[in-house]
Amino acid sequence: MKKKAIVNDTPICRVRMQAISDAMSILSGKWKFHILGTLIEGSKLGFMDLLREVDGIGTKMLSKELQDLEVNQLISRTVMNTKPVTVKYAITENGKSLQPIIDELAKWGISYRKSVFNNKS
Amino acid sequence: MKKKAIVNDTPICRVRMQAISDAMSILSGKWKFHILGTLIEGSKLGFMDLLREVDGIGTKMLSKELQDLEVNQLISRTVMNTKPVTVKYAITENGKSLQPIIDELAKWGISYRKSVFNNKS
DNA sequence: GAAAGTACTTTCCTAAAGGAAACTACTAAG
DNA sequence: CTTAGTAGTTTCCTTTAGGAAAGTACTTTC
Repeated sequence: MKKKAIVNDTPICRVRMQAISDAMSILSGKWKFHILGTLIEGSKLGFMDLLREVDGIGTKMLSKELQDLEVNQLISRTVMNTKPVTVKYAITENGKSLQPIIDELAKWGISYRKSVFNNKS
Repeated sequence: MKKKAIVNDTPICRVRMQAISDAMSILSGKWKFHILGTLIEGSKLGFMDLLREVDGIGTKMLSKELQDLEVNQLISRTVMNTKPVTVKYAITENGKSLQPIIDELAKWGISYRKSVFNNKS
């Protein structure tokens, strides 16, 4: 008689696990939270603005991540009718719904850093 | 005169960005949240238990991820004094502090899936 | 008409993540 | 003495992530 999964073998757990996988696949990578966080703080930023705000990112990654976020409707991209064409990126309502996750993540990161500092110095 | 970052150039933002990077580096990867979630639900599980509970994971990844999580004090590893040696993994207090993040992530993933379903079908 | 700015894309490359399968080592049951 | 179970490690491989640099295209300023 082989053993099978018990703890995670309930419909509720399966839905939760699926949901976490979904969220992770959309939010994975080095830059997504930084871009989203920046757009939540200061909405309506151009490509070059974001390049300056998101410390360390390059054009290729910024371009790619913005496309991913737009496809998933977390940000919007608006081409402005200006003489040198400008583009404005802004957070969407869907994107704003990530605020609690970003806040929890930042809160946890700060307290984790403190606990490491307390134990090691 | 070159433009510089404005939105993210406050001490508070820098600390938040750093905190998010810290959290991400500890929690990145395909399996960490699944393992932590499983250990929060059913504490004290063996290696083979986790292999069965965490759907799709292989021995190499499970072994590696457990080591990472132990180094960061999010889980504990206890070798039991039994005849065929067994090992029990359990969540630590530090690990339990991730519950809000996991809950928010699951909540967001569920509502995101619903919104996709509503718009596309 | 050269420089500089906006907004990207493309190419080329390296490093990290992840998976399958085999292997180690030990014990207990039949 | 063979099978099965616990607890991994090691090797080999493919895929994905990420970065640097150059190129495209168009416009305004000097």
